[in-house]
Amino acid sequence: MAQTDTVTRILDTAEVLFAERGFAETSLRTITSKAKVNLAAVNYHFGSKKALIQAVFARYLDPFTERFHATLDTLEREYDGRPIPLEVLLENMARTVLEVPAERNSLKVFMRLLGLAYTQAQGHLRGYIQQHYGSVFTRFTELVRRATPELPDAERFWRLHFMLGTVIFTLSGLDALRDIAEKDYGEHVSVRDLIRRLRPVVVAGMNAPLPEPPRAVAV
Amino acid sequence: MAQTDTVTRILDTAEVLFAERGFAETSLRTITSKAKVNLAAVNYHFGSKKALIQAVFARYLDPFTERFHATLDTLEREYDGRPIPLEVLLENMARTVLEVPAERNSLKVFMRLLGLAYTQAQGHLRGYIQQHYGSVFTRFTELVRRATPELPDAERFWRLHFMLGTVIFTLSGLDALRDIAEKDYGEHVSVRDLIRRLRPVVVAGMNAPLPEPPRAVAV
DNA sequence: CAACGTTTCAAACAGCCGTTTATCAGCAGG
DNA sequence: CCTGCTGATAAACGGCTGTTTGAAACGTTG
Repeated sequence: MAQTDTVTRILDTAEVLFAERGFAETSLRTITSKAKVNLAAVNYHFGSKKALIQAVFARYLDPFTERFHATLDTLEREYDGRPIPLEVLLENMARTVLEVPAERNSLKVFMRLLGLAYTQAQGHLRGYIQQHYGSVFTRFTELVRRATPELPDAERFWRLHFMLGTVIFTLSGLDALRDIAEKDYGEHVSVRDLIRRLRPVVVAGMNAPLPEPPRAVAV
Repeated sequence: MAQTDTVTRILDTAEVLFAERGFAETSLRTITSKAKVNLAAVNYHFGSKKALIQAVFARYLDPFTERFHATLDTLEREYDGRPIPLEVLLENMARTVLEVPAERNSLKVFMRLLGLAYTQAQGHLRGYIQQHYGSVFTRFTELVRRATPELPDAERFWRLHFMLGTVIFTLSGLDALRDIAEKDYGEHVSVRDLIRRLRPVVVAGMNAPLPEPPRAVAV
């Protein structure tokens, strides 16, 4: 039991520190001292710092993908071949995203990590995530395709990433934004509040009119 | 003239490397060796690595804020007190963003840097940017407020940041996304192309219907 | 009890980091 | 001519990095 204790204590500490400062800016010494664990424990249990970073992600993404697949299974059974409306798809994804970290730690940490995975160099991480969790994303986008048949494929691809940017950027920079909002509007904003505000914006963005075709290329 | 040459050579090299790898992951030795400059030159001309980072941003943001203020002056004169439509505001901001880096380097670098400023730890940078360039942002948001009088202040605040996230996230992760898009749809995407696609999405997001009020708080 | 594999621990490793120092070249004005 | 100043340069500074080592402590199994 002692080694499990050490492993989880390292993971718990590491995910918070990574989320706060990024990967390169968080040293193993900072992690191990704050976790009250010997420095060598990380290399003993995980092998390397890279492997620790991946393990931190796996602890969030494994249960997420499992639940999300199950959710999509239920939806597909329920709609029985008919396309699932975009709002329903987004609603269920949001619910799954909210459920998973609630059991462990704050949603904020999860979102910060996702944002870092995109923006920090860490090439190994992008590869790892794509390799391990690409399938659930592919499945989701295929369902979105059936929900928005009027959109050209390329347009939908870009709009999905626009919306991904909206969500990840907002939730990962949440602390800073929340401070400003609280100061300017005296209003405390919870994550659930933010998701409530995000939904109509995302739906409207996906359903926006098509852009005018590039000039000087008209037939 | 020799020292100017050294300074600009450092800045040119640093901005590219920062954009590629982030701040912490880019060492002064990497910068100076690639720029063919002595290691001590950075500390001599800029004082510290932090100051170099700020100088890299200033070289983009100074001309941007100047031009954007001028653009807003023209618009305000043209509309003479009447609110400037949201589309016009966005259109002009996009044009200014496109103009400035075109004279120096790629827009991609500029956008990557903006994204990093938000997501990398670097507390000093956020403070520096807010202090030096907050005024133009405040002016812009005030014009947006007049363009969208029906939006509650808090809602507009959040939607502006949603859209900021969309743009910065997309353009800063552009290389990776472009690779995927090119592979999947065989279609090469220029930055101008992307901005053309972004516009209707951003407008629709800002004009989305208001979210339903939080449950169980109804009067 | 003894031998075992597993986990912890302190110490050391080589390497890179940002910054500082001291020396030297080139050029200006007295 | 020489004194001062600006900038370039090589070398060194202390400190922090991820990783490895070998020995000690542990609990389990024979």
